[in-house]
Amino acid sequence: MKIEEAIKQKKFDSATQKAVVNLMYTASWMESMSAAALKPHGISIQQYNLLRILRGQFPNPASVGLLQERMLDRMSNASRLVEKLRLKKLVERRECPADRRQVDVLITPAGLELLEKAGQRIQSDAYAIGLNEKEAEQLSDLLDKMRMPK
Amino acid sequence: MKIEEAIKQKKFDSATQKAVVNLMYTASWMESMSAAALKPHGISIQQYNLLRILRGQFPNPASVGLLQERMLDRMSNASRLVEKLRLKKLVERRECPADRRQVDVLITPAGLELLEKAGQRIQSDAYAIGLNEKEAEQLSDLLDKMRMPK
DNA sequence: GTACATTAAATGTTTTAACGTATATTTGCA
DNA sequence: TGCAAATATACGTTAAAACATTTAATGTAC
Repeated sequence: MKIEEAIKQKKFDSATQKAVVNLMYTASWMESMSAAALKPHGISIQQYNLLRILRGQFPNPASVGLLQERMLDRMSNASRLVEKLRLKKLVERRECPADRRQVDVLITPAGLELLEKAGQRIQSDAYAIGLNEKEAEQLSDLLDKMRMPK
Repeated sequence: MKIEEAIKQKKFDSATQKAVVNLMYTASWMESMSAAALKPHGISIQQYNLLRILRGQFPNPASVGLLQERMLDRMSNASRLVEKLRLKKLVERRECPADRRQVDVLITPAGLELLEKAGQRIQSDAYAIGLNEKEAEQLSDLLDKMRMPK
């Protein structure tokens, strides 16, 4: 469905404005899809993304600061997220020997396993989007360009 | 900055996955920009969007259900948002004469004025994105397509 | 070495959102 | 008419976000 129908707005001031609205709308749509796919696994999107970052580092640990830096949505409280995951035994916390202000966060085997299962589901549900690889590449390029100052 | 640099992830499983991550990242970026532009006016993005819908209807009123339907992010509680705007005297609520379950919501002159001022700012700040009109149109088309089942 | 600034993370507080459910009104129909 | 089902909205509760502050560790200038 085109964005005009989706939000029942016939006209936009400009293509730019339409694209911005469409971006927000599509992101929100994508988020609902992902959240639904993750729900059976008992974690939120943010927690899922955080686990993915940790898997990217594995078997090295990540500091809370690194996590914060790489999260898709800038978050004030990565430390609280880590704590939630720790309570679920999906991550482990260790005092960093090199700098005791830091905390080493490491994904556990259980965390890797959950990521594996949830990943399959998310891929089949949420990422089953209507674009082929070439179009996906185009979209990504336009988004990159969009974030550059005019 | 390309998404790979932005989140310091060198490789993605597929172009599709990269596009999805890029979408979420860009939407979050856009949201920060908009929120910052709106902050001086004391309203949130959601409130801004809701006012825009009301302006679209003006001088006709809108029901809470209509607002909910058209909001960019699916929201359970449009009624609470309306109440917040009412407290700021940016909208008015009236019992709908035709159907007393409904509430007619109408933007006030103060609301229209705020929208005018905030709109200028948001346009100069947030919508100053790195795409020309043709590219914006392409982006919008890809987003529309993305939301269609494969 | 002491004083001062900086950094990493955690915590407290206030606001905002999500989710389910309740209430009131209207509608369709036996 | 009377009653079940549908609809529009509100609300209570719980969870999450935003923002500011605090604590502890480290680095640096003198």
